Amino acid sequence: MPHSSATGSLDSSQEGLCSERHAASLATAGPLAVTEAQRMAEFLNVLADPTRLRLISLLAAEEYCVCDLASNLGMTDSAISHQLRALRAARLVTYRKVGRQVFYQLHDHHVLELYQTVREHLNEES
Amino acid sequence: MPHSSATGSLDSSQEGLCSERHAASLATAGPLAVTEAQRMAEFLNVLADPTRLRLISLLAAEEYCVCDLASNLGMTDSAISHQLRALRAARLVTYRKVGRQVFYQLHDHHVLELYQTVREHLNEES
DNA sequence: CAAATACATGAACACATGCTCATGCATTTG
DNA sequence: CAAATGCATGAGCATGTGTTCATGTATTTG
Repeated sequence: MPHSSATGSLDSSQEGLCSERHAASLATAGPLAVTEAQRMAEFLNVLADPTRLRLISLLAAEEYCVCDLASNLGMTDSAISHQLRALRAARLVTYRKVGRQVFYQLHDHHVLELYQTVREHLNEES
Repeated sequence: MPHSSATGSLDSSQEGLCSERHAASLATAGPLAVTEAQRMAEFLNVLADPTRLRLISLLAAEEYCVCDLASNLGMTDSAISHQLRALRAARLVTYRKVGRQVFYQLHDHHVLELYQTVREHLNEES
């Protein structure tokens, strides 16, 4: 058996036996189950698009209607509307209708924080 | 002109005039340029895959050789090797060769932190 | 040295994705 | 009411992605 028998180290309680860790770590420790990995990937995929990231960067400052988002990004209303649909489905944005305009904004601070975290991480290294 | 003239609010220095903000915010404020959005999307795309996320979740605990990663995920060595190639290209993992085995580990704490941040965010809401 | 092992890699295929174009719907305006 | 505006949506197409399969390379073993 040439394999490094990784199963043998499952008992390793890494760094002493500290059974008191905050809830977040408890829920997010260990290998990812397939279903959770899929949900996580689905969510990240929504963020992993240049157009949607630029939309989020705009909405991070203030709310915009669709056509203003489109003109800011130099794209068609249709393209933007399609992407906003994806952002809505992922619950990353909300909207309110005013007359025939629809104003979008980030769903909550959660989205902004995650976006900024990733952006900062990329601006730090290499 | 029906548009909500978003250009008129470019001067808004949001929340009083505070010219003293930490470096991270300074570098990551304002709308994303196309090139930066692309780089950010490229990076996120590497994370946005169930297989690669599961690989990262395993490597978060300890280093693994390719075939152990494969057997843990119930996938072929080839599929895993291809995905590890992507993780290497994105500088998310490093490796060391021991005999004919290759042991992979996360590149640095940076990767682990970002991964855990996203995972926790998803476990919190809705 | 020959066979086996651990891994890497290119080609190919199925599938997903983002845009454009055409169209539809709701609201406002003349 | 009719035309125009702002936005949503489905179809279609070009492009990208993840896996399998076949093959190649380096190392170990008999």
